[in-house]
Amino acid sequence: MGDAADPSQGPNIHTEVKDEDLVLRRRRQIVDAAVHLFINKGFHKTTTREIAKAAGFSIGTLYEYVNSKEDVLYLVCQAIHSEMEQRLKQRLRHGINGARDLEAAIAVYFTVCDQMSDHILLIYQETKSLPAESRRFVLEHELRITGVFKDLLARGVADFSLRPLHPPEITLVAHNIMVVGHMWSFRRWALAPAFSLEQYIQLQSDYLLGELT
Amino acid sequence: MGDAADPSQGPNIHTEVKDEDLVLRRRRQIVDAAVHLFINKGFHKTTTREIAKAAGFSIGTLYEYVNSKEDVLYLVCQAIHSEMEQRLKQRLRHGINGARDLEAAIAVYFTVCDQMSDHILLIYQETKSLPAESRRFVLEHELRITGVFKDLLARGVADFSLRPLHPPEITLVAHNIMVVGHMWSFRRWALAPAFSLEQYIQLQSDYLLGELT
DNA sequence: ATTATCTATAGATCTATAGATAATGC
DNA sequence: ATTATCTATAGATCTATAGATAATGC
Repeated sequence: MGDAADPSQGPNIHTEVKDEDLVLRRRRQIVDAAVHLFINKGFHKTTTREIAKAAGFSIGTLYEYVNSKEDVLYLVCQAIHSEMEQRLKQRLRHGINGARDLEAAIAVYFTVCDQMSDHILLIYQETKSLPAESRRFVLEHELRITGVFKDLLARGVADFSLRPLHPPEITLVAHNIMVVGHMWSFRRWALAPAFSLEQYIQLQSDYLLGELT
Repeated sequence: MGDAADPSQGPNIHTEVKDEDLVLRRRRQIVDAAVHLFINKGFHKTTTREIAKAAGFSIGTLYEYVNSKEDVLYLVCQAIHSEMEQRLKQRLRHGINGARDLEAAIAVYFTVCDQMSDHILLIYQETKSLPAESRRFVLEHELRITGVFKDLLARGVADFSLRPLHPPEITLVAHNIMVVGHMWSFRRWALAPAFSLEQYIQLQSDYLLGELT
């Protein structure tokens, strides 16, 4: 542990560079450059040279910090999930009414999805290009975020602000919340002409929570 | 019109081959070969040579029937949507109770999503690799399928088996149904361990329709 | 003659690395 | 001396086409 963006998770990417702080800094440069290139051109049509150039160093240097182009993709997916998780958790509140906290969390989460639409789309499109092991870690990170909603649902059930729900139902509803948020990203072409984000949050919240009280 | 798999839609792909029936046959071979390759390796990692070989002819012949690798992807997306649309419409029933017909249609649709999971995933992942014009046609086809559910919802409202719904609500619920079906495909890794298809249909139907009566 | 198919390859990339060079600290 | 960075390129593809060949029908 120690040289990935999020030290707690994921396969370590080998580097010959000794200065751990420099590794973190350079990898952040790589991620910042690659995110935009991948969003605009896709992973396969982006070249390693372009990534290096946009990050501000040469192709040779790039390969001192990653071992393959797929490593860059993994760093990017990892960074996106971390960013989403952080923005969501940062704005969670823990009041006395679980159902209200859940509703607020949904609004926060959908807003994050709105802000990070391109990034969410990227994950949907390119996760498949990851090697098996790193793909597993990316999906696990997705589950960890889903867990936030599971916890909120369980709290609502515990304080009777939601009706009783079996564990499988909690799982399903948590996934539904996640996907309805993502949907705002990947169906934007169909939804944005008809709804503002605020309308979308309002309506979908009603549908999602209506059955749970 | 005349030389695409679905003559009613989409940009015509140029060919020098005169025999229209042969064109249709060869393109079907191309699609059948490419679907499996794209599912297993992804669009970018599949070579045109592999497609030609799997279709049973040479690379030169392949390019008599398409002008680019992207043309193959377009034919594949088009074929997948046509297949889904056909399987769905074939099994729709038109009874006296709109709400019941809708519920039955959802069950049919989710079953089709289950059968065609890999194909749905492919569309989510590779639509972005299409040139702008053909991508537009693919998204329009998606909307045409969504329209099936809009119509069913409108009928349920008209015969009072559903509560009154504003047009935007009908649009949103139709998209929700589509996405919850797709979700069974692209979140299979998380859902299939917890639910059978039958359980999934049952629970999601309840959530989707519970708010509409 | 016309139509369909095949072989061979031009031309253009792209990833990853080896070996040289510059910068830093003893 | 050690560490980080750069330049130059090996080696491996891959798409799309040109020109040759085979098959079909007059």
